[in-house]
Amino acid sequence: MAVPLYQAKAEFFRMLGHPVRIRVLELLGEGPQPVRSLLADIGIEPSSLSQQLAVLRRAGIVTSSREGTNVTYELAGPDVADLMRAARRILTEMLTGQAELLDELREPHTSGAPTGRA
Amino acid sequence: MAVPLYQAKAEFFRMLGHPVRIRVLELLGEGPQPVRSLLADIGIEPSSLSQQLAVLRRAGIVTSSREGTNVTYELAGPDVADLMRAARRILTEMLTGQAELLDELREPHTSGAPTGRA
DNA sequence: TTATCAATTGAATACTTTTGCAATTGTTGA
DNA sequence: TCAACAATTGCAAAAGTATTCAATTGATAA
Repeated sequence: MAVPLYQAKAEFFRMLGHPVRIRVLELLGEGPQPVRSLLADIGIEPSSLSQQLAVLRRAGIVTSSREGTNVTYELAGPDVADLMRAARRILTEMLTGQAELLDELREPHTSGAPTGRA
Repeated sequence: MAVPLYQAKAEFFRMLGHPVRIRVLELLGEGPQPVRSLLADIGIEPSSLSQQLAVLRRAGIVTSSREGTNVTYELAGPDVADLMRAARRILTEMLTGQAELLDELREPHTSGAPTGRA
């Protein structure tokens, strides 16, 4: 019955692996947001957004609350923002690494002289 | 042509979202490992492991090098370990939160008195 | 060269996730 | 109560991923 930890981790990352879900988490990083405004920022079908919000809710990293006819979402905990920061750091480094590699491929015979577009 | 950042992030997380890939990254966190030993630790078909290693290689978070007839993998950078740590922290907290919620659901009328299996 | 072993690739099948439409729920104001 | 609006759910079609087996590559040693 116990889920192995590596499987829980995989599910957690998979849950993050969707552009709309990333955007939602980043918007919620700035504070609680009504669905209406997520919808305006992201610009997809309401039902698609709801589906993705449901994924985040089921995973427990966001919570929602109804105020009259609107629903507001917020991050369930502060660690989510940490994770996004860690991911950004890695991505930045990886993309930088790739850019350097590309430069090397473009100029295979340079050896230290800056090209002006480092 | 430029990939939006939120999409790059989503792809990155999706790339992490597989139990075998998580296990590989954790094993590589302890240092470089030959395929042979990953295979022994994880216990799946060689071709399945190769497929997952290929995903990690394409993403650029591991590198491989051949020594004679064996291939050794290692993490491409130290930040990957950071990310895994951040993820572990969140997961731990989330699982703890769920356990507490479960306790509350089990004993809906308690209000502070410990049950003995907190 | 050929046999052998480690690792990888290709390709078909099975599986899971995403998407978009229609139908539904919940809430407010007329 | 009924109309109107926000958000959600159900579901079928489409898109994307994983798994497996057979075929292939690369390296070594007989």
